[in-house]
Amino acid sequence: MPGRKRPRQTKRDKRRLDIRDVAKHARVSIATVSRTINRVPTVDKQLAERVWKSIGELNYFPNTQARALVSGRTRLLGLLISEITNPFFPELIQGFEEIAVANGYEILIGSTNYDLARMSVCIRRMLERHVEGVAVMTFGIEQPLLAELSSRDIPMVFVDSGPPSPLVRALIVDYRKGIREGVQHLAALGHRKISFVSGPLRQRSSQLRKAAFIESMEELGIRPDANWLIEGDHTLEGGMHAMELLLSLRDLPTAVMCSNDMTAIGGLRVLARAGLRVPDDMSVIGFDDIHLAEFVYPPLTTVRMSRNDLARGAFESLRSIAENHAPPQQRHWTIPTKLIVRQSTSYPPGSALSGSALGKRSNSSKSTRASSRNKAIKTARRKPADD
Amino acid sequence: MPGRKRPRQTKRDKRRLDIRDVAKHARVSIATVSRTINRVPTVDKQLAERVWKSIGELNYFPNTQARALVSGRTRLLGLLISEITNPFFPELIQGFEEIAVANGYEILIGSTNYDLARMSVCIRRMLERHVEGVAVMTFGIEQPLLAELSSRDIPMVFVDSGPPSPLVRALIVDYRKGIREGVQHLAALGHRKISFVSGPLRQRSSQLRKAAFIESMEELGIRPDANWLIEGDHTLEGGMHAMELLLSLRDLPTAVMCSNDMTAIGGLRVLARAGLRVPDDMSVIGFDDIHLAEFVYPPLTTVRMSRNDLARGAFESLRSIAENHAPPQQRHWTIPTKLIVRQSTSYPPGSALSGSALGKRSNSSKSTRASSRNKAIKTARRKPADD
DNA sequence: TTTTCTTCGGCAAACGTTTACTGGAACTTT
DNA sequence: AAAGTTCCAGTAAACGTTTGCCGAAGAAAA
Repeated sequence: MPGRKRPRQTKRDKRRLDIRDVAKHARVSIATVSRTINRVPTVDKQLAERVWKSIGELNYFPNTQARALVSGRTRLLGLLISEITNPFFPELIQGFEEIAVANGYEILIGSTNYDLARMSVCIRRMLERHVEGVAVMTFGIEQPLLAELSSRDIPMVFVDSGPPSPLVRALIVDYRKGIREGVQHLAALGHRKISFVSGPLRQRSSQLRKAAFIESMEELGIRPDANWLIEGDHTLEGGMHAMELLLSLRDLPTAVMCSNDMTAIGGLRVLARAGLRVPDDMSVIGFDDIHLAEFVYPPLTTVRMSRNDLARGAFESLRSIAENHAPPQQRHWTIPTKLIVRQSTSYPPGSALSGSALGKRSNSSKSTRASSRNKAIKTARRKPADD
Repeated sequence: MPGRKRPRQTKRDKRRLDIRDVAKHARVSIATVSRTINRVPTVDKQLAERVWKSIGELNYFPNTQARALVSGRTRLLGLLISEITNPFFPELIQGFEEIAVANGYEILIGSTNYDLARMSVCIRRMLERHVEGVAVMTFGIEQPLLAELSSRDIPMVFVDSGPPSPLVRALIVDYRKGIREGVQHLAALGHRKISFVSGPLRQRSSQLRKAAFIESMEELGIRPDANWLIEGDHTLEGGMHAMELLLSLRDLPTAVMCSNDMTAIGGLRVLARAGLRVPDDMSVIGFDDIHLAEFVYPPLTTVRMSRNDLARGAFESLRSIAENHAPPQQRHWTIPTKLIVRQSTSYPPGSALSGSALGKRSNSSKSTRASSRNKAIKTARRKPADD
């Protein structure tokens, strides 16, 4: 059987640059090249230098798939978000990408669009590509996840939810602090009639924000009117609907706090359309401090939750599990929040201070705050959606 | 030398599910399993069925790295964008991700942030992961790209720029049509004093948009005032600056056309802050039709360039090269544009029609359009940045 | 000098697929 | 019936790395 061993003809004539080419060029074995690249400390200084030089001259870089195949490390991280169209997420992605790339990782993004089927596709994609960990930034723990990923021992990090497994970490956002600051800021300005537009309440994070609001109010001895507690959906449209609902009420609040900035911005639009001025007629506070918040009119007072903190926390958690850095590591990572005061908040209309305070800002109308407000509200009610 | 052949001890005791496991379970060879999975038509119906059944029962899926390593096909596509923070891009990403995933591809996103060093890092990342093609949606052909990617025979697709190589395709956006519609819309309303805020002129796409504007104007016999041709940078802040600049002019235009929506939205903010009403005092048109455009106040009249068309065009181009579908394929892919009229455009102030037309929309002020406009402009000039 | 450690480069075995060949069985053709 | 053909499942050679093991060379100990 001599014909057997005939080397099988290779299909590609134009081979890519190979670790063997580098080895030949540097006059060492491929093992040494590999060890040099991976910075194994036992390689001789001189040899290493020669190898690096060859690598540079040949402009070689290792094949990621081959590497991953044998080492079992793909250096791939999954990032699961709810919708990339919501400005909050691109900012998060940016931060995550930056830190991941700086550490030699690549990221795989999956948008679930709040849809379980899509989510399951995302999980599958990540499983197939053998991610080393998944950051679930979807603000709601969906169960199928845990099953599929956990069963394959994939590290995960969630927002707002505890670690039921040693391979899971949690990012704990300190909603309380920021929201409390917001409520106290409003109270200090004289507001007592404060509304809260929450996110979708099936999300744990929405519940927590709402709870923090109610708690902060009660701390001040204010019991928020149930009519002023509205469930939104964290979208612009949702914010618009919520504000329309609010404006249709007989008894209006003087300030609205929103569970995220998009909601607040939607509210701002409806207020503008209805002829109500912010903050003269109504104060508005958002949450997140997305980039846009600074550029709406008026610039939005909001609670900042840093996307970079979130990104860094997620990355470090994942890495610490994947690379086995300190196994009994802290299982939580706290994300601070902080009130950023801009110009969407001021004294409530009709307050003793409001006239003078507001006077500085706008002086084109001679009617009093209160009367102009009432007039605008009446107008808004008469034609709620004229455009 | 008998000790030689002792099977080397494998490091992982808990192996992942393997093609061999499936083969054993289905009582066929691994080759048959592989062929079944890849839908090679020569496998026997019965066997194939048995294999699929085993795959299902075991919940097996192939290892992407191993696959890529031997087949040379990573099923990875690079998507190069300028900044993920600009709402235009997430919408593009969404479309691209959707179509790519539907076709079994994965995408690698790289944001250049208009920075050449970052761009080069992105290219490197894509090279290392062996993408099968790169969609360069950065709206400006940067040279280092062509060098590195072309030299490695990576297919590419650009926006607005011809194919210098058989591995490059171009997405040709029909700026002319949409912009012409915009200009004619304004002209029909009676505007003659129209400003254009362009994007950064080092980008070819910005130049094309501007050229289309000028051409459309000249077609109507209007020669735009050089003072009204402003170079922006396609950001919100840039739009604000541009509008401030415009408002500081002695002779103001009655309408502003912007090279993208973010610029227009920035302009809207400045106008609102200055007390000028849109469209009563000034008409504004954007470009892109990003999601947000519909939700600003007033809803923005804009030229739609579909992100989905762009995404689909980019993907199909790349795939046709990578998979060698029809080598002498069309080298271009045309993206249509179309004017979407919303409420940021109306008759110019002071026009015979403007009073009655505007009356429908707002009736709180009794002064004429023209006088209120002048007053507001004076105010805006006096304190250009009071907040 | 001889023996025992150390060090550190090289050899070659994985890693989990794809796919060029091979060869047996079932058909066709002569 | 013999000789081709065709069809298709199986065998094993890549793919480009990492890394366990081995052994040569030098250092240290005896």
